[in-house]
Amino acid sequence: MDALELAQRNREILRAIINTFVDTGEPVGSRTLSKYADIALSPATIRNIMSDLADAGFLTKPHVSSGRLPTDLGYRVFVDDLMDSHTLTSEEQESMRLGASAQAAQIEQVLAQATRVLSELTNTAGLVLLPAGEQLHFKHINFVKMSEEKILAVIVSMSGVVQNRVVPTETPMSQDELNRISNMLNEEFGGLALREVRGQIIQKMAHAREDLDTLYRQALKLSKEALSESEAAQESIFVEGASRVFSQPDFATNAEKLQTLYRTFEEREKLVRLLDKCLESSDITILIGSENDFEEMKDCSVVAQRYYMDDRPLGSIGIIGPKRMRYDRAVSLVEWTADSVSKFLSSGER
Amino acid sequence: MDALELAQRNREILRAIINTFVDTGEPVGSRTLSKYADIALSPATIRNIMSDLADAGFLTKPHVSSGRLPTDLGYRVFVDDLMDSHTLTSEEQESMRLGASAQAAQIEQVLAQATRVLSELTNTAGLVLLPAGEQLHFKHINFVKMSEEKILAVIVSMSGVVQNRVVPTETPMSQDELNRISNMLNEEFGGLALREVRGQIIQKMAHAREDLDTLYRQALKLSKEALSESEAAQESIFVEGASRVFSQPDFATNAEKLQTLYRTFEEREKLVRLLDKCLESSDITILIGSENDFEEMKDCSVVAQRYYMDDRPLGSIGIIGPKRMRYDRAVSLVEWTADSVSKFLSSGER
DNA sequence: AATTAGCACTCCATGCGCCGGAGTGCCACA
DNA sequence: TGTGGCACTCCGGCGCATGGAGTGCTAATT
Repeated sequence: MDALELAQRNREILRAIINTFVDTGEPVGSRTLSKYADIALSPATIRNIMSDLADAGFLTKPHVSSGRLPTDLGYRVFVDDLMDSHTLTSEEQESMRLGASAQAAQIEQVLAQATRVLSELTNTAGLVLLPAGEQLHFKHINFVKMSEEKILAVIVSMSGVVQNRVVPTETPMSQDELNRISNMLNEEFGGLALREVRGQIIQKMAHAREDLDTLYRQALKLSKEALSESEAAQESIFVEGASRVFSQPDFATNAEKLQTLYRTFEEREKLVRLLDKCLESSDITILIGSENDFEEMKDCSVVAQRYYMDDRPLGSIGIIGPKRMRYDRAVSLVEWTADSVSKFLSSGER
Repeated sequence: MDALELAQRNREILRAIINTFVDTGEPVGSRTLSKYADIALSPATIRNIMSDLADAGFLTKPHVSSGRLPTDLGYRVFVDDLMDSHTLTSEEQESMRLGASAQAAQIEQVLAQATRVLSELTNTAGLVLLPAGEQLHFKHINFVKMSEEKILAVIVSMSGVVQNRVVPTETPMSQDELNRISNMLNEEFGGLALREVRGQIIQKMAHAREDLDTLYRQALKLSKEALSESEAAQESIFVEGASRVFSQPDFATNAEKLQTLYRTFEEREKLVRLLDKCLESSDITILIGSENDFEEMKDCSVVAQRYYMDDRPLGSIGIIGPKRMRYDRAVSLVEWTADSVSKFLSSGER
């Protein structure tokens, strides 16, 4: 029998195994399953089916005489085909009420809060990838004089992301001149993507040389520094409630796994890569176990979804938890969260 | 014999015990110690002395027939009286070279880097408490218009800390007006402590009412919002390399300790409290085991020191690690780091 | 009086064997 | 095709013996 066209009954069994395993965390045996209400088969029959499912690669057992548990592939067909979709309770929906409070003023805080709630509700770690430098659209730049040699550039994007950068300068300028420069740039570049702004600045600097007034030339120079690419990408992720993952029984007993997992979370860079991957698809992304490319995270699954502002994808938000998780709930919650965030960002509320 | 006036020989033994225990992590027995070069005594004699030290409360043993290890009190006298001061190698000093690089522009980055190096060199977690709202002195404020109802306030302190806050407003203002307001405020309040600025604003708002020009009144109102106390204190700590603590053998084997410890690190609030305490004294602060008030951290020690800008204490920087640590090295490194940071902040380099 | 050697004793860690429970795989039967 | 029965496997917990490290005490030595 082909793996993909399982008999209805087999699918039923596979689903039941996964559900109870997710529940209990113990490998499930044929006897346990036969007591399961929906299944009116003897243990022996179930054993045969289990054996078939194992041959097809959906189940394994930790040792020869133990119950079965799903493989990554098993989870995969479960998620793709077998899973009932979970409907959120109204409380769950309510927890995700965004904004309204005064401190939701900055986009980071909105995202941080959403992630925190997501983490609480799923009892896993919440992740959010912040709008990256490249995605941002220029709205406003402002310069503040810090000292004779240092100028603070405050860059505000259309989506409300604020970035601070300090740029050195040789030619001292008054705050007044800086204000004039700000005005110039804002008029000229408002609404463009940051990368375009950078491109245009470089062009203009090359083209028109001596014939421009000095203030304008300084404006270009300053903004080129301020918008330089190098410093943009870093630290663009929030993680909330990582300890929830560590206290899952799947890891808590194993000090060694705990260690490597912890280190991975601390580094962040790999988490960024994961969420970046989720950014590629407009569908919700589910990475089960080894489906992510990181050996250290082969016991974890990721569920993440893009969020938008006015139909433009800005970043992604989701969770990471043990492979053994309630995927139905995770999917619903992540979708709902991403949706809420998108609506909030796109609405006038901001 | 009084605890404080131990015979020289007993002190020698106590020091030796602590040194080897810190080295090996194993309870140390009399035979081991008698092989120690500096000590020309038979195991039996050493046993008697050990017994005395245990009676005085400096040593315990995990079970009746095992070697001895220091109590918190034992570590305390070690740190206060017995410890040789560690001289840093020139490499160690070199690692702490600050600034010079372009990205050291913002004070947070300087502190973050110092903490990272500290964590690496001591193989513990590095901590730094950032300058708190109250400590800061007003240098510059700047308003950026985000939308009709929202204004971004950028507050720069004398020490170079930059804060962003979004404040709502009912009366729309042009960027030009905002610039004028900035200028006003900067002239009027430059150099004052933030709390003073707040005080003055409230006074002025109460005093002069209708007879002032509207722009000035709006300026006061806006700045009052922007400087409001409530949002100031939060998130004022960096932690670097926490995983180093978790991988210490003292914790790594015990999954449960690992858990609670991890949760404590994630919360941060307790860490803030610890560093706050270190801020009270101008001397370096060492908290050994239960000397800190948190049950969950009774197996950890903290070594921290204030850092300054122009003789004004801004925050504190230090490490947290297992009780069993090289205190001599930790002290030297923390002192050296705090010193470097202070010098850097006070020099013109900034 | 201080130091040391000797000895009995305690406790931990390790390894081994045993056993019960849970579960499988297969065969024979309905 | 489904089911009951049975032999077999493997895990995990328990008890037990053993060796090693270390103490505490006493008696002998300096």
